[in-house]
Amino acid sequence: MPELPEVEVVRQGLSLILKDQPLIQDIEFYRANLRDPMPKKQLRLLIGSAILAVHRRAKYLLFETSKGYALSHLGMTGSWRVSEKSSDEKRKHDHVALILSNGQRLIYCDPRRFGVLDFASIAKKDIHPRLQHLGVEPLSADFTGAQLWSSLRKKKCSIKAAIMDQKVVVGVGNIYAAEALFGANIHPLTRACQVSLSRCEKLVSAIQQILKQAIAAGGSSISDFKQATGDSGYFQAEHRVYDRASLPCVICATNIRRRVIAGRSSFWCPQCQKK
DNA sequence: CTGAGCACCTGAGGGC
DNA sequence: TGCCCTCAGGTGCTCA
Repeated sequence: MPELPEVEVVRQGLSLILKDQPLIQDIEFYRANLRDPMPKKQLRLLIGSAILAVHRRAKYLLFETSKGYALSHLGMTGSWRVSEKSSDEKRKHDHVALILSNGQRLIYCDPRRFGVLDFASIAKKDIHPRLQHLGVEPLSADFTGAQLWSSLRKKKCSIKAAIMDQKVVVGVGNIYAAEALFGANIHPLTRACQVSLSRCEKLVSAIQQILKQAIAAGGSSISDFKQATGDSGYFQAEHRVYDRASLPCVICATNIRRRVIAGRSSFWCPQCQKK
């Protein structure tokens, strides 16, 4: 489900819902672990404090309180939803609920359990093990063609694997990597170190454009993605290559190709995208 | 060090 | 209807 646009849309929805800064009255755990064990003791330190803001770093959400952060990653199928008092039933894959002082419950559901719920102290947020090796934010001023080009100098992997590498640039996953490479007319199998500075500039623009458009459209709702508000996203209708194998390219009508690259399904137009 | 491959887990959808 | 197979938005491990 979640690449940067989907996580950002969830963050925006949660921010709106939590704008009155409710207190965390209690935390209920319905199981001990997701991908990793949840640090229940540390997370319980947050009980009694208010949720001051919801931040995003890469594909992580950070619930800020005066006593520390709850750090959440949605994996492939994670979702946060807000339920009013007893208005909806517990679902099969609900794993954690934050009980809030305004009567709402903030519930984390994740069928595949690839997600993460962790704790970060105020002081150590930026050096938390899950955050400290992350690369540049793609929508920040630090992400430029020259910066990307420089970080690819020694990379012999494909450009698609490189832009999905969270140490190079964060937030770009399988869908948006395919869409951005199409937008920049770059073949996904091009070696990262062979992409010229001018094509890096074009790629940075394409990544930023696709991410911004996807956020504006509420993200891509493939299978079950839902915003925190329960609404679907609409960007999947705008996909130009992702999941369009054998369909005609929207630009030149050549059939879109599919092949597994670095373990992930990859899609491109052999006419529009060149090495 | 890098990069490829696979494991982690559940559910949906297609073929028979 | 049901069984078996493949595939899915991510990440992190092992191994060469």
